[in-house]
Amino acid sequence: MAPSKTETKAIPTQVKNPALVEQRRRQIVDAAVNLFVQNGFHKTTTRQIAQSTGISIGALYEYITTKEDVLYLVCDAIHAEIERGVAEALERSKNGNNPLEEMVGEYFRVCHRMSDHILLIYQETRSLPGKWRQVVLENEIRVTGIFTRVLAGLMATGALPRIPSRKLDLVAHTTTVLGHMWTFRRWFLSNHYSIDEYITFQTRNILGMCRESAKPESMPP
Amino acid sequence: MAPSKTETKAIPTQVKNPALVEQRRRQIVDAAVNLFVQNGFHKTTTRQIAQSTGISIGALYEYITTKEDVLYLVCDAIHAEIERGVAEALERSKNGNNPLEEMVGEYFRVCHRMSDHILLIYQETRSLPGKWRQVVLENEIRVTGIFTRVLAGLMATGALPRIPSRKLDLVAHTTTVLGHMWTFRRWFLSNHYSIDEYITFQTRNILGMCRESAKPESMPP
DNA sequence: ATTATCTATAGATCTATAGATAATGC
DNA sequence: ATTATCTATAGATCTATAGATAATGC
Repeated sequence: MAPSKTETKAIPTQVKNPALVEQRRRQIVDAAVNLFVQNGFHKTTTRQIAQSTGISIGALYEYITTKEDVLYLVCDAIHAEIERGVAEALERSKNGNNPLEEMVGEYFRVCHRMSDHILLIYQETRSLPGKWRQVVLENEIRVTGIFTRVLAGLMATGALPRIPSRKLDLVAHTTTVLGHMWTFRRWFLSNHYSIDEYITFQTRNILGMCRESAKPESMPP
Repeated sequence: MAPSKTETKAIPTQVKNPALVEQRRRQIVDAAVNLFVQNGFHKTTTRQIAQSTGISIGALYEYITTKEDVLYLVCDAIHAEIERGVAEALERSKNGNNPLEEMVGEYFRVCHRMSDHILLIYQETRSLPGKWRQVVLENEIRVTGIFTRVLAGLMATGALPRIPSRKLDLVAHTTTVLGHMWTFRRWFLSNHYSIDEYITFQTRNILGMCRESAKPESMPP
């Protein structure tokens, strides 16, 4: 799983070699992500994390200072991967005929692929110390911000009617959440619909939402 | 918090007097709900629950057999309260001019009022033993089913155009989730919008979604 | 010498129960 | 006698660290 730029700075370590810290933390995250997805954060022990990483419990604590540090590293790595996926989607969709539809579709596929990880963030963000919970929420806003900019770009070219910025944010947040919905309602949705059906359905809704939000009378100041 | 009909049967107890069991469990749930909301399920100890309930740890274990039992009782009580709120909303909205709008609005207000509790269910359902996780998911479907029936009723009277049942379910689930969205994106939404603004915005989207889903070509078989 | 790692364990929990005690009704 | 409750604690963890050991480079 991809590490983000900032994580190395944020969490103190006893180990001097930065390259080694990065490598070991990547190993730790890879091991921990699976354990957390399978058993949850609280039921996973630091010993399990160490064992699954292939290092001793003592060594583990050279790279982190508390168990919550591992959770933060994991959440951060997940967001980094989501952002990477969405950024790629953005590039590809730019050249298409229907940038918004393609962007939404690609984003939903990222959510589909990262289902377990997105679910983990919904479930365990609260277990983070306040300081890092903040960071996770900022990451969440950053992903939503990508949609805001896509929409703003389309409005600038006239491909989309003008939406007041207040409502634009709501459209972007709703779009983000409709992607997440596929992950936390998977227990129902995936039993009844394919991801493609779901994408078709929600893409239409999102387009409808844009049209509706562009009507000036719809929300008085 | 309101107990549901089935909970007394589901969880074994050492205590013979059913009325006492119901009373004590209500006390336990009331105490536990607040502790879980504040500190999460795993960080709350059975001792804290006992103390906050006003009974001894020994007495607590006469009414439950594992800590997870308390979580189940809590989730069940939350769903019972949500269902009560939604059922009341249903009654009131029936007599109005715009049943769907009013129903959605009332439902969103229930979500607003029960924010902490809905969030708790999102976070801790996974901590339940499989058997009870099933029950919680069935409760979730039951709430969604209320929307399905409201929509079906309106289609029957012609107040709403015909939506194929496959898509109707998606509309109902999406509506449910848009209510939940207010709770788990509260950290952003409530800082920028009032609940009324949010309701206005999403109600329009839901109506748009209904119109869109009624168009026959929108999802081939 | 310095850095990284390991083993062993201190210290602090926390769940669940056993066995004693009090309260209630025959 | 039966039912409900309490106190005290067994037993099982689990996090985090101290101190020993191995590996690396001057």
